[in-house]
Amino acid sequence: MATSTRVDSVSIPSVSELPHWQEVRAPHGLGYRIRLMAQLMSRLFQEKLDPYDLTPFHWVVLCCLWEQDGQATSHICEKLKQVGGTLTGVIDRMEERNLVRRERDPHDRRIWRIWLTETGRELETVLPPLALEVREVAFAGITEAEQKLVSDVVDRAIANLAHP
Amino acid sequence: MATSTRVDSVSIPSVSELPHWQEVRAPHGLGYRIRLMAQLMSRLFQEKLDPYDLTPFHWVVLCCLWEQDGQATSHICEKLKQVGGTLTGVIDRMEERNLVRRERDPHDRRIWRIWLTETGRELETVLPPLALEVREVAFAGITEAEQKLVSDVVDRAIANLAHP
DNA sequence: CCTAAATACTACGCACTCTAATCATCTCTA
DNA sequence: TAGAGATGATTAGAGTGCGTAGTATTTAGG
Repeated sequence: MATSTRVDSVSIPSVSELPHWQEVRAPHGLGYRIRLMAQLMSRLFQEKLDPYDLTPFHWVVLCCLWEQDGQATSHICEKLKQVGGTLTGVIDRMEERNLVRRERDPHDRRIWRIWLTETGRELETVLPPLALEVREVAFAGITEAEQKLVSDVVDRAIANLAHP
Repeated sequence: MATSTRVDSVSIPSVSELPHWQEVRAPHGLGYRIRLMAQLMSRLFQEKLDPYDLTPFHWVVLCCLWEQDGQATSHICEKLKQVGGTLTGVIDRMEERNLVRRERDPHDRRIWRIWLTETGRELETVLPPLALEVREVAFAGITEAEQKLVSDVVDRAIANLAHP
């Protein structure tokens, strides 16, 4: 512990004393591997969505709207922690595919509310099982206790990163 | 456990009996949250890389080359589990920034080998501490035992997804 | 040898992602 | 009640990321 530095209440070890599993360099670093895991899940999910001409992002927006229809664009951004500019393009393409439609809020004309079409609503019976399939592949052989702990750690990490 | 289905050796519960923490729908689903965690880490890392006009992907390729210089494009793809077409563009931009240069393999002229420039090599003393900073923010307050378990689960998930 | 298949990479089109700049609308205050 | 500032959303431009198709180059089979 000769070369540690103490900042606030967090002990930061020097790189040389990090054990192997927490080396920061890609592709061994945990950061890269978490990113890769998410990427591989996306690839698999995309395969399952291909027949419907949808993308994983469309799924995510649909989930928001199934929970509550007619949300403002900014509400969806907030819920998903996505950047506004990104959503504009995604919703454009969802509108082209007739999954949603935009409508101005009558009380505040700055706000555009996003509403499900019949097509968009009907997908609620089709898509969740596909998402579950991806989950089952990814977490095969991983116990519920382990999944619970990962879920917990992920939530804390997101909170750490939300306002660093 | 009335509505479970048994397929091979994996028990697949129906959606209705899933506990809250493993609901599949975004943004509550673990899949989305893992993706979000990776995304937030990337955003923070990008901020730290801005002064150097680099991106997280450049970091990743540099890590590969620091480990072994002069690798074939396909070796880098394999190590990073990335798609070939993606690497072409990234390496183009790295070449423009004078981080690497391409050279044909004299024994097999189909192969392009990627070599670090002096600039690319010198960044090895600068960038790893930045990556470590991101890690420290993300995993603040998370014990080493918890990190070890997450690392472990992530590896198993990647293996599950590699050839599904 | 000489052609067919395999290999390494590039080109292109579409989709996502980010930042910064812009536009429209609303709100608050002098 | 004008005008300044805040807010909601879009646009523009660069950089991933993926699949498909295409170009060299090498290897293998006859």
